[in-house]
Amino acid sequence: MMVSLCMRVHFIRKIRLFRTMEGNHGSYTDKTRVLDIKPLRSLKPVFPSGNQAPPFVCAPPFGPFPPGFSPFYPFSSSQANQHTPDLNQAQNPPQHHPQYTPQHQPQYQPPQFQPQISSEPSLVSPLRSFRSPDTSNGDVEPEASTVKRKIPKKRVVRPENLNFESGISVAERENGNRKVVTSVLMRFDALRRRFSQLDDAKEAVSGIIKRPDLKAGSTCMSRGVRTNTKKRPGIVHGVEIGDVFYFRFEMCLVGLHSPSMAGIDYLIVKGEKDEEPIATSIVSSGYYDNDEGNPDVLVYTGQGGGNADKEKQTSDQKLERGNLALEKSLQKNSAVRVIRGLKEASQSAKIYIYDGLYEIKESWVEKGKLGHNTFKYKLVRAPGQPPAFATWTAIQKWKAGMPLREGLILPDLTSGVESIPVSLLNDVDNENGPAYFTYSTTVKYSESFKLAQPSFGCDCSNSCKPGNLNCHCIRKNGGDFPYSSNGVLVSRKPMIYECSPSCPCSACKNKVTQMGLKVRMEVFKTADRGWGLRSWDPIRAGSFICIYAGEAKDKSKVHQAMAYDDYTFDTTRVYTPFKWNYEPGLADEDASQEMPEEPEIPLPLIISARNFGNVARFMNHSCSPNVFWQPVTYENNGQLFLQVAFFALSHIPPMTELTYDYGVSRPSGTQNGDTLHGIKKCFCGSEYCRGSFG
DNA sequence: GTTCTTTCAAGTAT
DNA sequence: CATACTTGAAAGAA
Repeated sequence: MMVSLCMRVHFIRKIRLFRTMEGNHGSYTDKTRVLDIKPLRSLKPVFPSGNQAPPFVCAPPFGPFPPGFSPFYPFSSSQANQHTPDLNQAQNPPQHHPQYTPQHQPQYQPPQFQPQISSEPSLVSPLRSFRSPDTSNGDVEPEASTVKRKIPKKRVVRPENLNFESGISVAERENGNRKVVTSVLMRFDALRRRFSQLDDAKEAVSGIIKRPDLKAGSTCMSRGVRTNTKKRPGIVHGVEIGDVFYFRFEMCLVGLHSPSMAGIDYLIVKGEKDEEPIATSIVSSGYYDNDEGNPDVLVYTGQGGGNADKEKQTSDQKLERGNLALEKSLQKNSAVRVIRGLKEASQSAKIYIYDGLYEIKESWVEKGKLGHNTFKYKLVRAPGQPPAFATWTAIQKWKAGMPLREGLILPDLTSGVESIPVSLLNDVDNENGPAYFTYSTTVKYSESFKLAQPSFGCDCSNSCKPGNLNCHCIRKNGGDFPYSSNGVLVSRKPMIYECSPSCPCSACKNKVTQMGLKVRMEVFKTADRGWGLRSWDPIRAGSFICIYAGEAKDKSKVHQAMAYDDYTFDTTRVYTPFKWNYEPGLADEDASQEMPEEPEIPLPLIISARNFGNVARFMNHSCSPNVFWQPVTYENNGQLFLQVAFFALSHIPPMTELTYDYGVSRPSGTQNGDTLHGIKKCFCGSEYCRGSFG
């Protein structure tokens, strides 16, 4: 079932890198009582334009894949899946000190560099056509019918999908674990992003995708991409307190809360004579249920009465269904899972945080706004659970600037260079801050980094439209628009081509990594790994986090000793391959069509952030990371910028440390078959820790 | 660019 | 095996 990813077309590009634009002109004020961090004042041009440079080269695809690596990770069956990330280490303390296991080490074929012949990727592969699964019933819809085509409830299994296997065993489907939960969530979101991309491109003419989340969710349901189907009160295996969700369907698929719409989930318990419902979980909408002040208390409103919106209630609620189940849970002292729905004022997206188990303390009936009876239930959080919703409420207060946090060293270590502040905090020991460096948001290219031949942007007016194959920038991306309308990366690719500052499309959605930070982050002192980076905001899978700023060099032109230090990003390291994109078989696309993902860098690039850098220099390594890097280029005034951009691998809860795979250096003289060891001992604490990195 | 309003969905219990 | 129950998410309007 392994399909070689090597069957890809090699595109040869000329890439020309040029100096960064003039940096931000921040002024250094004496905010720093203990730390001497200066904003970047200016970045001088490093080399002039118009240099003749040697013809440029291009990396062929990575591969072949090492033995033991499943190219369908994390979509493969769990047996073949040795590297499933543990994506929530904050909730998951290290169980043991990890041992290095050489069989996990990929045998790596280094990229070969070839001279280049053409100036642009010549491809324009047509958009993969989407076909609705319900078109095979043979019925011809009248053309002038009510426009909308309904998707029938019964799926018609298409021949090419008959052999699709979810890779999840019957036992794992009934009772999950962290690995399966993670895999299900990633597969769902990859599929949802793809449907969303097709929808954006208006490609789904034959089957309108109104709700990519529902479409992806029902596909996963029907194909067995789900877990914890055995309903039970209490903990759900593999779901951890603090986990964040962006869609109701995500909670259905992992068995945290099965109703796709209703707020109360319950289970019928069969006694000797009677049957009684008990509640298993509730989703608080966050609109009516907030108990001001105490995040451990929730007053929840029952269901029914005509309309969930209490302003439009038409009748009394009855003690049945969910309301009855909550009442029975109160009588039996049965704990209920609580998922807090949150709507941030600044962002329109609603999110859900799993806040653990609550006990129902009392229930009563009160009149709603229109005089109808409504049930109320007071729930109190069970003690001894790690904070989740409480963390979120604390962050809202920090954002309002009210309580001064213990250990806060600087409110903004960038001194205004970033558009959002990045705080610096140490509540672990007495260290006053990281060693001196200059905060810079840009990459500056060294003298050795000369590239020939101009590249061209697009000529779209105002904004580039997904699906517009006349747009040169979209064509460079193979015909697909790389980002959703909300800025989320759809697929991991060997290279992403963004529109540039000099493209005429001013409000273009194809400019993401050049727009600076979007999530509120902080640099903090870790217990055992120096300084680290984490986010106040929850981060949705595929969201842009930051680029790796610093001084870029061509590794082949610098001394080996200079290439390695604590603040170096090196694209030539050996990185554990992984799969992040959707499975074509699930998306009703040709399952044999492989999508290359592993980075293709046109030269051995290293970026040093020792003297100049941004928040990325503080991100630590993990063998089970929650962030991945992705090469991005964009053109400006005939030159091409090459950058390393970081995106969220999965949904990341607030205050969870951000980590990526540092890879392992290949010392000179090693052969492809040699076992590679990193030069640093790893303390990531992951179950799948390789023991070393760097 | 934001915020309110309207629309139309899916799984599960019954 | 239909059908009722539940409310979110996104598109469109203001």
